[in-house]
Amino acid sequence: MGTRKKICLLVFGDDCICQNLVSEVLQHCTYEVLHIGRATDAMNAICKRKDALSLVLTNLNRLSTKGAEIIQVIEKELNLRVSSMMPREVELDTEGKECNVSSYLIDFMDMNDMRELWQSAARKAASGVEENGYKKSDALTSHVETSDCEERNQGQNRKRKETEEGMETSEECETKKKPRLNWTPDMHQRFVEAIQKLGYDKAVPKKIVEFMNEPGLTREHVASHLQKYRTNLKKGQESSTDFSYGLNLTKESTKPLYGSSLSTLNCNPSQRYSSPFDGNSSVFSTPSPLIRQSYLLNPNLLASMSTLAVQPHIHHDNSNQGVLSHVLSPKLSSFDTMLHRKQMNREGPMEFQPSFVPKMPLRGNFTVYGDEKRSMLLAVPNRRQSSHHSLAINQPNTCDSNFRFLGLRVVNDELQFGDKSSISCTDIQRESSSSLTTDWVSGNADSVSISSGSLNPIPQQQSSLPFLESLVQCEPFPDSFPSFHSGEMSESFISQQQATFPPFYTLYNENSPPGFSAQGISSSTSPEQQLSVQQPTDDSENYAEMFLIDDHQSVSLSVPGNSGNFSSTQQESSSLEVPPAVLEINSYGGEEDISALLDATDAEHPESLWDEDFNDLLFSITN
DNA sequence: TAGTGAATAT
DNA sequence: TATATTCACT
Repeated sequence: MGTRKKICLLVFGDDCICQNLVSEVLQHCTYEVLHIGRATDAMNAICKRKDALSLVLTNLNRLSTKGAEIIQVIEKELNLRVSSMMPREVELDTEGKECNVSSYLIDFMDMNDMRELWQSAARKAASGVEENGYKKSDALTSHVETSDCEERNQGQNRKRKETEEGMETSEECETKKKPRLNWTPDMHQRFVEAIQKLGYDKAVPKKIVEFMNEPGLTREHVASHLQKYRTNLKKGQESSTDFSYGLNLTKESTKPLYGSSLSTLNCNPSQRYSSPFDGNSSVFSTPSPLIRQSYLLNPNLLASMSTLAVQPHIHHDNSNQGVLSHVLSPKLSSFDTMLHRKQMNREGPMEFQPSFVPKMPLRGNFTVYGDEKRSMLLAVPNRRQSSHHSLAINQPNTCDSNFRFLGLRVVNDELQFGDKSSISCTDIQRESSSSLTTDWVSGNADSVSISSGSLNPIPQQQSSLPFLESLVQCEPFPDSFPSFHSGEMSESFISQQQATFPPFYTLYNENSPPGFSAQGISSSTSPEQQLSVQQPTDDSENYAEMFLIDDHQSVSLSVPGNSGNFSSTQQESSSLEVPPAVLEINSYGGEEDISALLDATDAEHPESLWDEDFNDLLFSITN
């Protein structure tokens, strides 16, 4: 019967690898999985889809106090069964006992356990209430009793092959009907890697299958996935023709971004605002999806990221500091999750996030410069000044210090990242004298008081960034891509970082698909042309965004390009209303989680346990 | 046999 | 609607 309601199992935890494993196993058993990352996200999802859930699966032993509380709420107030996934040899910790979970200790990779779990969930649901005119219990019981393949076959292929009617024995359905394959993020990543390795033109299903070496994965699976992949690619190229300044922003992706005012963090969970890894928010539309993929999925990058991994700190108190640490610490997990979500949900070529992911001392003062070309420059005082945290909002950094610069720009068909240390502010002043007028913001990461911008000279022009040194081409990252070490933001660390980070990255990929068209800013554009700001249309609100990570938090900096007409000679432009720059905390509790949450719940206005977390975070940072 | 586009199913 | 499967054709 087509009206049969599936049991949903919800998996959450802070370990994305674990999640993927469990999800895979569950789905292999044809269970519907609501795959959620954080506990708070899960909470919101549970509230939204409570009726559809029969059981909640979690890896409790990895959760913090917050997670334990949430589990209590799930069990007691929502009356849902919670099972804890952990290897049998692991004993429940104190939190687990307090939580009083349903104590399902399972090896979460074991298929038999999954089947057991399924039946347990069915039994639980069987005692449920009547709903929509049919008894849940009936449906669920029969669900269990019905073979999976029979379930899958219902109503399937009736039009295609009438000859198959009456042949639905169980053996036949085993052999004839493939279980629907779920492309996990990991699988897709390897799929993309295969394409990159083989080359776009040479990547055919058979070779991809061989490359991926995935048990059970057939050529047909890959062919299908490849078809979708190519279709998306094509769509992306078609839609990327309409953009200005090398940008391609959609209305819905950008609008919410400007809805919030800057003096506070953009932290309204009901807003689907942009993120470096949110496919809805392309900042720079770069030419090649492969570039994007390479960048996001580059093993070297991931390898280097992995050295940033900090073990989640489990805090057993409820103080703000505890929450803060919990929220901020599991960096890699969060970032990794972002990547996976990115691949899974946004594998199309439409978007590229020019996210510069250096590890950098965010604890110091910094100034963000942006221009209408969506270039972005971050000036960080060198360590001589790094202990100085007294810069006033809206005031540029003092000019007797040296700065380190991080920046990004789109030049022709390339997205470029820049990094340069040891330039004095004097140089900036000199160079900026004839330069762009633009928005700027300054702030102090410790206080998170990124201010609304006023118009100030930007030290750079789009077409030339003299403070950034020679280009280093790589494909897409050099083998020598540095591995940063986790640690405190000590002077020695900063020094080490400056010593090891290559001065400049240019991303390119020779496997770029045909039809690849140059996009971005023409270097022949005169400064005047560059300065003739276009009134943004509904579809072209632009901003630059840079994604930064350090040991304690990841931060996305967004600098809207402009919303008014002004030029370098328009000094009175300070009276213009300048769109705010936005600082987003992208760690646990950050917007990528909300994005995922929104995706998962289809909620327009998710309730927010998350809110709580984020407020705690804000409080902790700002006090 | 493999690759691909399109129809169909979920 | 998005995505996976299946089919038909080359």
